[in-house]
Amino acid sequence: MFAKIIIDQDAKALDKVFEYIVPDDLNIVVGMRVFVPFGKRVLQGFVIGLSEQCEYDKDKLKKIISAIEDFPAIKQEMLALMDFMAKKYHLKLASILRLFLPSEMREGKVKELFETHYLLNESNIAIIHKNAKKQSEIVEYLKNNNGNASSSELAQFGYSAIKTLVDKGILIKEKKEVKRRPFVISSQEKRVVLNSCQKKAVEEICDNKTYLLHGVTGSGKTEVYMNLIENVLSQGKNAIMLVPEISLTPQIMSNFKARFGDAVALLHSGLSAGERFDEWKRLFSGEARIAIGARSAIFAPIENLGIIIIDEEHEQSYISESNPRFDTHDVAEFRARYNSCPLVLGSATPSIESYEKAKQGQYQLIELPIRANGKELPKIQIIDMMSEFRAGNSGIFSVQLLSDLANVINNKKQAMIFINRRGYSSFQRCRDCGYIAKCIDCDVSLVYHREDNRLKCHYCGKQYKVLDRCPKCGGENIKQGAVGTEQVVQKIKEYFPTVKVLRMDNDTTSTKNSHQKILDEFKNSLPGILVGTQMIAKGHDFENVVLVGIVDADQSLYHADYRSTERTFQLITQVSGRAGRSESEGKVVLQTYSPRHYVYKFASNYDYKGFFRKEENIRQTSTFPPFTRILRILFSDHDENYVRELLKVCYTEIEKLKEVYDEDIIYLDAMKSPIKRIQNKYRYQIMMRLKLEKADEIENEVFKIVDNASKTSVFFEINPQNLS
DNA sequence: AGCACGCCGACT
DNA sequence: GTCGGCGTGCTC
Repeated sequence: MFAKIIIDQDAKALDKVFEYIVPDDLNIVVGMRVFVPFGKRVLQGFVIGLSEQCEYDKDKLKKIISAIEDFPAIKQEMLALMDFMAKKYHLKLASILRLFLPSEMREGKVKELFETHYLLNESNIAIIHKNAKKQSEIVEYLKNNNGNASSSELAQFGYSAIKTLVDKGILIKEKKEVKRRPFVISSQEKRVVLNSCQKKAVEEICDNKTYLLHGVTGSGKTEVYMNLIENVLSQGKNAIMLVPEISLTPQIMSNFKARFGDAVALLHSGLSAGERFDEWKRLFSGEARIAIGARSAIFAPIENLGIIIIDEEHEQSYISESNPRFDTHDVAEFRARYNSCPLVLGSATPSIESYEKAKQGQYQLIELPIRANGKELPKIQIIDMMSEFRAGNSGIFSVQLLSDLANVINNKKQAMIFINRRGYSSFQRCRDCGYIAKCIDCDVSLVYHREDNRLKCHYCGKQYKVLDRCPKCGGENIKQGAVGTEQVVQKIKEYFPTVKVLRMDNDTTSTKNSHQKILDEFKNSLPGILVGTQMIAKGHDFENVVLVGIVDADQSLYHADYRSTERTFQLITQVSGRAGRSESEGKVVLQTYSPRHYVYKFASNYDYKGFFRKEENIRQTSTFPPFTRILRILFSDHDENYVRELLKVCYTEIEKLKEVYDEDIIYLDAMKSPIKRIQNKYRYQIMMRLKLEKADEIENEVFKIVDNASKTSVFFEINPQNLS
């Protein structure tokens, strides 16, 4: 018997199938991980096929040494998925397979944890001595605990008593595997009666197709998901639900735990390596039947899927931006079709791509047009900061926002202030010569962090001393750039010294549970103000929040990115949904320097469809996705000359494609990447815009060209999110 | 990726 | 004469 094996190494040169002899004494099945001799080394590999014949020179074949686990860690479906992803994104096989396993498993660091348990042997109870008080207590304890207790539980009784019981055969010692179950604060299960829209949605979603669930903020999408999952479980099938990392809040998790108990496995970045491994194994074995997690949970080792749900489907985080690059939508689509089950994409602000597909009939659109609690959406007031400035207000808050804040404080209510950037201010700039502090390795502006008074590079994390004079012209006139969370907090404290102000952004939530601590503290602060970035925009229900301030709405508009308007619309809608969640009526104050931009008109009226039509029109006339496909080819290396040469060779070849595909290649250009260096690697890129009909075909030609020209890997990106 | 082989320059 | 530089090529 011969095995086809992928070597677990992330190198282009090894990205192919190697063949090995399966020794008779080894029980190897497809999907297993194995140790194999490779050159002079022993490496790990994945068995992706078995066969009676081999294609390679039989005499040169070596034998598989042993299996790493005694079960196939990669299931059949995942092998099919590997092929799909390799074709679609031109990724290395090993890098795809790695996505399917918890990293702890590959590195072999995590040992399964065992704890000694003691079982009660009822038949021997009679022989306990009358005077053995401790021993009776232990037996009593075990009786109350189904005759099973861990050694730590029994420690309170003292070890000698336990030992006597074991010697007498009254207790039976047993090693039991301990699952490091992630800690979740349990909450009371609250069952909500669905309204007619929700009911209709639950009934409608049942076929082997993709549904776009467009529900306004607060329309009760989560309740729909829960009912869908419940139905699926009752049919004996399993489920995957994806949420953005940022909204994997303890609130959501405990709601699902309360409803589904141990059937839920949670996969998120806050887990320790061991916890993550255990949750993976519970899913693998079928013990857990619902995987809930961020992007990577789409690879959960679940069989017999009955539904896949992607909540907040428009979120950027579903598109992996570092290699291996993939779009969760595609993977979910593949798995749903493989399992013949529904795929549900839910959002209050669907991505233009998804809504367009719904419009064209590829997805079925389901709408939840009203809030579950019947409340109106908060009113959004647009403030023109240019006219504020002309009227003499050069501060970061408008007169309106300040007076609304004062009102909130007087009424002992709460407000949220939303800022679109972390750090105190974006950059340091010399007012005399225009010099901007940049990272030595990455060629991006450094961000000033006030707390530790340092400049930081957000790409590589390197830290620098702040500038007190300009290194270029020697001037001392250094100015901070745009406004950040820290500065807003400081200003609010100046205006309202007594009010409780909390900050939530990447910097204040780096430690475990800090996220929750801030939210808990905010919950108990009346009056209170929470200042934060994106992460305050998601899924938190604070009943006392009556005001939301968006300080500089334009920040996401200024990006040179075809999706920036869409993102601004989504952001405003999302943030506004935080206000007036319960009794009190909510209000949103939106400050902008471009009040006439169409995005504000539509967003302030909660007019998604109007916005979609406008944006669709713009994308169509300017030939951008979803009406075309953008292909970005990224070359990067320490040796700048090498990258430039490689780029040149590839570009010349790709240009020749224009002879055949002149109509279909709308745009083709080569350039330095917007960030010219990251971690001292020079970055060059080729950008292409392709007509959809021939996009796959052209892409394949480009893959071939680049493969031929380069010995190292080159990265491909389809419809890239942000160019860097 | 990592390890060998191999073909050129400056030294115990 | 040899030690060691890293370019090239191979791994079933």
